[in-house]
Amino acid sequence: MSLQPSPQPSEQPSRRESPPPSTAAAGPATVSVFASPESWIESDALDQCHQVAALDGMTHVAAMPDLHPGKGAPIGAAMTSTVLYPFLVGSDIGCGIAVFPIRLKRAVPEKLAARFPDLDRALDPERDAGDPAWAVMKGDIPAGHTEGLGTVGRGNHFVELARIGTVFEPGHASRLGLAGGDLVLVVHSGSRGLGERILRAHTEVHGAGPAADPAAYLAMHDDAVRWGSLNRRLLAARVAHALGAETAEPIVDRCHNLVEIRDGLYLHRKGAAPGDGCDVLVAGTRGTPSYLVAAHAGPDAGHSVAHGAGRKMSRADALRRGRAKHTVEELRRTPVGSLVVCGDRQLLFEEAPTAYKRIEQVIADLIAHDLATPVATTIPLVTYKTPDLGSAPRRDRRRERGRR
DNA sequence: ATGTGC
Repeated sequence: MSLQPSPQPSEQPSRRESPPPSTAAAGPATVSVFASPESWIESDALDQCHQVAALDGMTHVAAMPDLHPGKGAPIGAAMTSTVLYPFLVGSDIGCGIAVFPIRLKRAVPEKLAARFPDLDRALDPERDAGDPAWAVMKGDIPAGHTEGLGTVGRGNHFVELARIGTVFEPGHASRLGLAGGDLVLVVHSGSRGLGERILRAHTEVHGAGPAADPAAYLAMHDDAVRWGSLNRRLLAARVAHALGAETAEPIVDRCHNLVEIRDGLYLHRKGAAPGDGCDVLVAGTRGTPSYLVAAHAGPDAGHSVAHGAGRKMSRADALRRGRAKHTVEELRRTPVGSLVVCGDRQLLFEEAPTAYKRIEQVIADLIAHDLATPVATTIPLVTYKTPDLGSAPRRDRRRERGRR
């Protein structure tokens, strides 16, 4: 192992010859990996890239530095083809990360953590008709899907109150209305049951095969993308109101699980954010900074950038190794001084910062390949995953015990 | 990542 610290984004030369991505031909499709040799990429994930590249109609697979194995298809990749493969987008169609400015008089993590609302409890349009979060609604609920609306979900999803840390590009940050010390809500969530239902309907008939009627799939897919974006707005509004703040429009909202038609091909993104001339929040972990970047990825990279740090360990490994390595208290109070609200101990271990790659290395790889320029970091203050047992209503605690 | 079954 090298003791040499990896290059910090701020220390990168502004214009340097970008190293070529490592590219290999796999039949007609190429696979390009946008990661430096120091970035450890699991061989299973690379195998998945080559399996995808070998599918009928594939033209190119671009692997991001946060690449890791997924269910059938790799996570952290942009994949182009002449046919549409729903499984390459996966079940959480419309999943993405949004950043909302928020103003609070004081930001004491201990006090604010206790005020987060229960985001496992859905907003019911009738029962909760008076909830101020509905103010973000413009038009109808996509697909009329009200189930799970306003809930964050599980896995790597979260709602985080964070503070702008290092500002690398003050002019760019300023255009976004951001300066060092400002507070933001970072929301990572998707389309909950809706996307899952859409993929399942396809899979039941066609398995991992292409969409027989791409237009019909895309119509449902687009609903899920809109639903995911609405859900992130509702989540931000719920939290903002609970913290006594106003909601604003997101300054960034990028979906990293979707398919688009581009240059006459289907461009599938799975854990890869649109990176062509837009700003993206590349999520770190619940205990490290995240990076807001200006992305400028070209066709070789599938016009995409990484969506986060990327898992280094499977959930099973993280749970097993985490239990030996960390205490629950250590994971609830992180190295950057933030608090993690998570009443689910297993999830806490699965999502431990040590289960993820170093975000600094992922960002360094994006810079080295000229895919993105860091604008600012966000430093977590409170990350909400799922209600704390202590603060959950009594009936929820009982339900939680019944699950064991 | 999900809803569902054990």
